[in-house]
Amino acid sequence: MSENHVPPTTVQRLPVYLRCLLRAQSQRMALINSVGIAEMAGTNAAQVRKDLSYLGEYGTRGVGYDVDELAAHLSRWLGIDTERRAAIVGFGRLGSALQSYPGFEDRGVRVVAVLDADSAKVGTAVDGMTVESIEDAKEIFAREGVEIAIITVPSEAAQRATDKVVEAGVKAILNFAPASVEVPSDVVLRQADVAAELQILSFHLNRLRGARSTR
Amino acid sequence: MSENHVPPTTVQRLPVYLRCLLRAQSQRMALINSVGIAEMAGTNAAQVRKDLSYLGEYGTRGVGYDVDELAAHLSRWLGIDTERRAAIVGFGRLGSALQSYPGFEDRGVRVVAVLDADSAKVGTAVDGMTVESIEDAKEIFAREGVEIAIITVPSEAAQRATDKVVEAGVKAILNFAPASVEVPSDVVLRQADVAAELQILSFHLNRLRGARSTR
DNA sequence: GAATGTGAATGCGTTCACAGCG
DNA sequence: CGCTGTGAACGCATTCACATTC
Repeated sequence: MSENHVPPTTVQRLPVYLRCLLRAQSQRMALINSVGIAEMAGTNAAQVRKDLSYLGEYGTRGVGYDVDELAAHLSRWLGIDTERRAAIVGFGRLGSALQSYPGFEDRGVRVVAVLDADSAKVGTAVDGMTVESIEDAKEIFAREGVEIAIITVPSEAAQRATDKVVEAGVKAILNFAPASVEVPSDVVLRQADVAAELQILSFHLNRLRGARSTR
Repeated sequence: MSENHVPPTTVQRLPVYLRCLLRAQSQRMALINSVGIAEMAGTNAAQVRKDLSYLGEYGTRGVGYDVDELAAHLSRWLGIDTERRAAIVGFGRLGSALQSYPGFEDRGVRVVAVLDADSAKVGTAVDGMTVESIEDAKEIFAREGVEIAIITVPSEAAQRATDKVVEAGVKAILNFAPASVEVPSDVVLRQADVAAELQILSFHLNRLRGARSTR
């Protein structure tokens, strides 16, 4: 049943499924079933089938899923059947690492602009691109068709940078700064806090060596 | 009631709460209530109280939470009351960006080693550290007290790198490679797939411009 | 026969609303 | 009186089990 709502937890898994399918493709598999996808993705088959059923009926009963076809459908659902264009805001170490990260192009996202507030950095040439001023965000985004902003500025500057890109019309933001930023309700924001991830791991390390209570 | 299980969703929010408390500290707040934490963290007050109640009773009814005290408790729960030591595996662009990322030290995690499989990179000096061989993981981790591995190698090498660090005794892994890696059940693994995050954003961009069905 | 797609059952997480306490 | 801490209600996500389809 192809209805018009996909649960957020399902959406989070779709990129994983697509990655697995692309891998299957590279291994010259033509067909795959829910068990196969589940194994590659690290879930269970029922989950895979339920997730995919929110999108439509892309499988063949008794057979499984056509790898190419399902990959194409997922790409379309994820909106990467035509390349998405992103801009990096904040040309520090993390920003420049992401700018040249090869894993984006392969997966439907292209970094087409790099912005910074620091006039000393503006004008720097990087990998066939030039760092531009965040003040010109609106023109740059319009010119390059940017739809996603990747914020890699220091925490103190995160809200300012966010406001600028929102003002420039961007509706999707990935924020690497460890700060809670506010966005209008029509803007989608995702937080990528690496230190928080490490703290979560650290929590689990505590649990491993003998249970501890409050103390 | 300080019982012995904290739901995973709660654990994910604890680092956010801690970050908010540190911010409150820096603003010289002595007390904060659940509403205040919720606003800073971007949740609601009931959620905050419920989450904190899994850890114990750290508030004062009619008053709120002592900022310093609660921060200290959260640090302990997150296992960062004494610094956690991490190693970066894969000295590419992302690895080197993370190696010098200032946001770790402030939040209880220190990068104390950088490893790589490429013998050309081994020996490179970086920021008072030297890139070492992944073959020596065991000795290095023992010497430096490494408990967390941050994997920043290419996808193809991710499983190999993971196996090496697991063999070296690490029980917590943050994997930036966009590949599903297998770990023994006593090892905690978290996936940090930046491209997947962008794809999730892209999905939502689709939803924004007019509903689309299967097609 | 084999594997999908899906209602129904179960389990979790969030929200509500208020009792309990400083 | 105000705010925490928490059982109970609710809603969402996962799992089960099977009818359906190729």
